[in-house]
Amino acid sequence: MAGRIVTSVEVARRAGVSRSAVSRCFTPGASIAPETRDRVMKAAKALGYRPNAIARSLIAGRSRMIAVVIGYMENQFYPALLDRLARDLQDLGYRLLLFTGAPEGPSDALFAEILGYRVDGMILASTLLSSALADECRAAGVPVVLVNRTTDSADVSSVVADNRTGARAVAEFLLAAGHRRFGYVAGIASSSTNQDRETAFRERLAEAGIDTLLREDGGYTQQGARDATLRLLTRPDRPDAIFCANDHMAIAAMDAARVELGLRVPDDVSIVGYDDVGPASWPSYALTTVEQPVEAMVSAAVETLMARIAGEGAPERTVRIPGELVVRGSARRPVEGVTAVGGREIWRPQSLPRSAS
Amino acid sequence: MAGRIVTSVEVARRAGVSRSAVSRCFTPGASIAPETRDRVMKAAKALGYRPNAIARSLIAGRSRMIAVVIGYMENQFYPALLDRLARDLQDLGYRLLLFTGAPEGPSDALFAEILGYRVDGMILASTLLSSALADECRAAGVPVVLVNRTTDSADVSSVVADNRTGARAVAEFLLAAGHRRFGYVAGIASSSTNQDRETAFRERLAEAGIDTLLREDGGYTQQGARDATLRLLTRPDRPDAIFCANDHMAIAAMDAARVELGLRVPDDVSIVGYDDVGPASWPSYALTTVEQPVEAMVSAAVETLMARIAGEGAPERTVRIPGELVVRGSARRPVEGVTAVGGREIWRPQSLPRSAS
DNA sequence: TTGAAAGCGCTAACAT
DNA sequence: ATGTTAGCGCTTTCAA
Repeated sequence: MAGRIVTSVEVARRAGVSRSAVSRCFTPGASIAPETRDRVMKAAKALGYRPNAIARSLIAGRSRMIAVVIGYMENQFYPALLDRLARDLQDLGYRLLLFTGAPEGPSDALFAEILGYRVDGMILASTLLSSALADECRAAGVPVVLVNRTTDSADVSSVVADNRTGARAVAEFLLAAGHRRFGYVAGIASSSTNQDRETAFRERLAEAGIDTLLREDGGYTQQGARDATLRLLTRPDRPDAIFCANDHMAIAAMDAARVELGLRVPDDVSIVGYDDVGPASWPSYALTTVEQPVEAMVSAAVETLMARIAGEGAPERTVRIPGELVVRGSARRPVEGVTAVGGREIWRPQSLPRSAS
Repeated sequence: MAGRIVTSVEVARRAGVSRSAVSRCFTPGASIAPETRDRVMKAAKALGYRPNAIARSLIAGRSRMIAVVIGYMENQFYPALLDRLARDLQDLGYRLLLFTGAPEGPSDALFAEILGYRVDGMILASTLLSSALADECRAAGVPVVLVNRTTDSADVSSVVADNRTGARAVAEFLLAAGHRRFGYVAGIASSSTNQDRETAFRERLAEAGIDTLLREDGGYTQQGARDATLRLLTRPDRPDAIFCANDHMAIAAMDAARVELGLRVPDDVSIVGYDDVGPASWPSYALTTVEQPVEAMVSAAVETLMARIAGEGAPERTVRIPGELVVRGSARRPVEGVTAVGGREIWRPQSLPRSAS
């Protein structure tokens, strides 16, 4: 007799009360006599009764479930994000319904399913959201927050790193170290994150009078980044500094340069990434990178989502989280501007002498 | 007017049919006239109607949700596992409810929540399951499958790698390469995975007449592994081969040896891991390791779970998935026994000359 | 404080 | 093929 579902009626019968009384025992703040409560709880325990969350959801009209869609997991940033998300949501009494979609975003079928579950909200990480789907969410009254992506049509909330500022800092850092020939290993070109990082990097270089940026597509994959790096570094005019759109690719770039090409990093070529994922700090890579603070991003995402769940009034907004440029060993260090803060070394752009540009 | 919930009555009214007719349109295999169906579907689309999965679950008595509890995400093996799990479950029409618990297993409160959602099944990865909780699951009729852990009380299904065979292979491999002084960096001692790997490794060594195994606790964390490795390698009688309970720790061990101690790997010390996670194949590590085939493990886990969901008859079982010893550069190579298979080199224990032991 | 009654949105007999 | 009726397990007015 596995799976006998114990209902509140059975508990009620056993405790000699009504179903309502049982219900009240499991409703925080309901008025129930302590003595009745004891009897009910005892009966519940004996029977192994738990209120059915499904039935509860049906009445409440909200499921206390949040759908989370993640594009891909290989890049360590996403598991880290997911981990914090799960914890934060758990702490707030929400359940996390996980979907793995393609980076292009959830398919229509997937989307229909998600909406069918009447989730209270939706978090999309590393995926695009077509405006058609965004509209459907709005119509269904399901708040959405994008993480690590923005949309142009600014009517959907999102939380991103301050990618432009970060990428500019990388440019300044590299310039200050004396680099003049630059390469960029791009992520998926249509992603806002790549666009922001690439554009800002290029802009800052241009401000310094450097208009040539060798660009190769890495597509956010390690294989792609390896190939891109190889193409970059076997050119006659090979760059002496490469900025990769994220750490995941920067690691592959380092391996391509060091192991496949026999180059020394940073002596022959400086490599800088973005995100500061776990492996970036592994001594064998010691990647210089811009951090993308997972905790802060998750907090902001959850906060934004909760605000929109709670009230109709909460407006859509884009939150930009700043991150430090963490200096390690994969890029040549400028003479000045690197300071030790809290056990790690960071680069403060403002301390860069004007003359550097 | 965000969030207006569109019910089947409204669709019915608009299409001029009954609620049942609407329901039948969304029930595969129900008998409905094509013409009616069209009218209903049109109305549904116009109103933005989707059947409420919650209500459906309430009737069906099953939620088509599977709870997945993962102990920690830092170790790349778990994100990889989760990713496949999400896909496989999605393909079968199940939703994945994610919980992040401590390695000691889900807390009672968490457990109550999970059960409250009337999940159809439960997958626990890298967590322990107390027999009390196992009993609750049985009582509630919720099938459970452990992944990457087993319990002694063999009344709960589990899927694990063939850890004993794998660990024996590591011992033979290292012996064949001429090693005689061994170290072991342990995971959490109480985990079945660590126990199996450690015991089998030690046993095989003993069979070769080697009774000394230097052991340090790494606790499955990189910090722990680093410290353990440092202790191991700064002893006067330091080992010339170290087996780490998993890749996650082996990577930290390599860094400790090479970067902190200036040792050469594998010239000064061989390091072998377990799992074959992504970073193991990164050229900077090129970790020799035993694979723990994620796909196969997930398939087995899902299959086992589905069997138990489908029928009462399906027995609890423990599935052991074999994995190859993948030879890369972090350990000295034996003269014989390494063969290239499908783009990688693997070690076949059976080709080890008897004399080696 | 407690119980009776109504109903959340849907599907599954049972009629027709 | 379609509509009617009942009810999944629970919470929540409303009375008492």
